[in-house]
Amino acid sequence: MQAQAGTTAAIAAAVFKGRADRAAPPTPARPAAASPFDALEQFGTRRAFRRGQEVYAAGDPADRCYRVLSGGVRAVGLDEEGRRHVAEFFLPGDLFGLEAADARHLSAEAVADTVLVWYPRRAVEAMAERHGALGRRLREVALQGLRRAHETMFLLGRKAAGERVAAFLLEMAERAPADPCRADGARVALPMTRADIADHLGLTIETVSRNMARLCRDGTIAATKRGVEIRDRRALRGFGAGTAKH
Amino acid sequence: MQAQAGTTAAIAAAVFKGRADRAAPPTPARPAAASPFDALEQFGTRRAFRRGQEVYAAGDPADRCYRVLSGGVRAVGLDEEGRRHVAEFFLPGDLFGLEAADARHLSAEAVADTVLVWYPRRAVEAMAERHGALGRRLREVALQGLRRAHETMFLLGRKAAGERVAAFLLEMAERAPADPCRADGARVALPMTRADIADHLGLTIETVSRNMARLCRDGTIAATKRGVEIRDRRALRGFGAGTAKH
DNA sequence: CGAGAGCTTGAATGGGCTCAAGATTTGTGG
DNA sequence: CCACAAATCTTGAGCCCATTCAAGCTCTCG
Repeated sequence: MQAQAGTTAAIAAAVFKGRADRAAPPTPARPAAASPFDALEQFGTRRAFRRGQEVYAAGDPADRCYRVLSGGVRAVGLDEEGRRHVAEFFLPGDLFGLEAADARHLSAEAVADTVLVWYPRRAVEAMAERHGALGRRLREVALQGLRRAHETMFLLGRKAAGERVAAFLLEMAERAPADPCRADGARVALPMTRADIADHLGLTIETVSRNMARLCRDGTIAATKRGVEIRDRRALRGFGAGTAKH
Repeated sequence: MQAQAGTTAAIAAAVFKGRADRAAPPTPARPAAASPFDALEQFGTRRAFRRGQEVYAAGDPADRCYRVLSGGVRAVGLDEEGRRHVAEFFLPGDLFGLEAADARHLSAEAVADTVLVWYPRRAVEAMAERHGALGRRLREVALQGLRRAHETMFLLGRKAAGERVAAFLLEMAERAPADPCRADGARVALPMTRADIADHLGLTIETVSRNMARLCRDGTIAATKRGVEIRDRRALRGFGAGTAKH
């Protein structure tokens, strides 16, 4: 049912400090400096979700925000005709579910067995009002999200299929929390399905699969259990260059 | 050099109250309620830009944010290979140029002769720290931007060319400040070039042109000076349905 | 071990791109 | 105000990449 407690706690400890200070020297025992989020922790509630389980649906009241402790979440948009788009993936450490409006405009689903903490929106907003630092940090989270969205928009609007797949793998490699075991950074976990990846990249599962296969044949990556190992970062960066439109 | 002062002042007066209260009953003489932005106005500086002129470039220090008084602005991303993407258009009333980082990740250029106000970032952040309402409003602006970005991502990832063009026209019609003269809402100004539209929609200028032509032939829209007139909103909403992928 | 979901691979199709040429609009200077 | 050049926009023909359709394979887990 719930994920193994040891791992979760370890990740949570690393994560509560916020993602911004990843570059700082690690202080495993206790957090070095107070994070703007610390004040919120008293309001946090943990909850585990199974693979595929819905966290919230489009249209639901947006009265909470969430932080990923372990696993992963997809933000999904559907239209009248049943077409699907995965706007974002949220990985351990990411905060999500903040909205300007009262209702969700996307739904959120666990891509794997996942543990989240949620905070009541009223508490978050009250704390933000009192502690300028938290308000500022929340604004930063939103603006970073916007920046990432701009990059995804460029990818969707201007990059060829091969480039999209390569960019996705590189992004996942960069965002992945440093692998606890064997942290050479080359092993990238891909908890989501091909359908999720395809719907995120604006492609079909077949096209994703074909491009992954080509990368494997080239020796640029190697397939692993539920992910890939990056063998040649440089080749991956250049993959599909020239295939481009314009 | 500068835009005609009368028009600018009129728009500015309407605009300083913020976009959120468009639905409120119009009080032409003096603003009814204090907007969270009012406190900022003392720090605002006006500046006019000519068509095509750069407001800021990618990499520049992000030490200001801007509000559009008249005209329009495009947020542009370029990659190594010269491919271009227009992430957003900013229209009168829109606030833009807030960043999480210290440097611009996109550049901004006027799509027409344009008047902006800018506010020093330090002033904005200091005020946000003091006045919770402003901080909250800025967060809302960022989150609304994120929501709009998600819609654009869906468009780029999952919609066919015709649908993209139709969606763009409908969005412009909705966002356009109520036309001062002849405000039947059907006349949509398109100050940007076909290249801008194409680079926003992830298409080529030829494809944009062809779809506009088809809409004109169908009688769904009619071409005007530098824009279009929407003749059949319903048909425009359904345009390209069935052309879709999946 | 069996069933179903997820993934891979192949062949054919088509929507949007490329290349190309002409029409229209905009801007500028005489 | 007009003429000319440059920029922008439209239209046509052919091609290519990603999709579609189809079939077989491989995990997962009950």
